[in-house]
Amino acid sequence: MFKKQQLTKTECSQSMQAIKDALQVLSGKWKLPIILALSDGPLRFKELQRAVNNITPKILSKELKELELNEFVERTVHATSPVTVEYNLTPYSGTLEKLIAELQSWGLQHRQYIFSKSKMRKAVEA
Amino acid sequence: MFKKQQLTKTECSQSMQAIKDALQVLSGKWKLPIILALSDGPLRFKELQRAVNNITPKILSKELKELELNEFVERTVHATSPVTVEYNLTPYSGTLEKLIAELQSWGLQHRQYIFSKSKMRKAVEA
DNA sequence: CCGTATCCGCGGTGATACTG
DNA sequence: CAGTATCACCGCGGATACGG
Repeated sequence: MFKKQQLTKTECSQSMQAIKDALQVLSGKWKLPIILALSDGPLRFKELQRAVNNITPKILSKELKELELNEFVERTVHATSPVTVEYNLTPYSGTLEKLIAELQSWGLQHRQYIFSKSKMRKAVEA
Repeated sequence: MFKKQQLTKTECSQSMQAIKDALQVLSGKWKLPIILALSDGPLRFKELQRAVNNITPKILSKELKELELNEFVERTVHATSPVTVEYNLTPYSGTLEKLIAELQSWGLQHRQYIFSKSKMRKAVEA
């Protein structure tokens, strides 16, 4: 269905691994909202907290670390007193654009598809 | 960064919803492996269990129900004795192809990107 | 202000046993 | 064979409080 040519076990598991990598990067409640919040410009920790539905600092911290590891977000410390920390998107985060667009358009059409199906069913029942 | 034009709150949350829909459909340990297993042809319940790393029947059942709801998988009962049940992919599941391809290629390039970064860091440390 | 530490409840997953 | 029921566990995520 998806691949007409036969794949070796190794090729297949590599492909699965790549897909899992990609999903892991975006899945979870918070990563996309954080990225979106930062897409309008850099924010400080507390500002991010407020921007993203009052996420708990523990979780925000964890999410930001993951986003840093994946090089989507850059953390810069300003030696003011008290210290302030700014988070901003890296240029590399732009590589997500196509993927996100694809997710968005598929999700949209899928919602409409499922919706129209359930309407049909209701019409038949009536 | 991602959208140059300003979006209204409603448009934005609709877009987020679509993305979440798409992610939910594919996220989790099992959905992709199941779809992949079925992509070579229909399988029965027990065969699927074996094909997908000995997934527990409870979980497999739950996952299959979700995949049915989303119309990726079709369930057909054969009135043999004892009954046998076949699961197979629907044509609609083909709409995932582009999305999966995108996930796969992005995941691959990302892994290479992160890997090359960590090599660079090691080289600098040495 | 920027986080970390501690505690805790809940959901999801797995093991096992069981019914039709 | 196909699927469900029961139980137990673990880890995520939230609330709250605290340290640098």
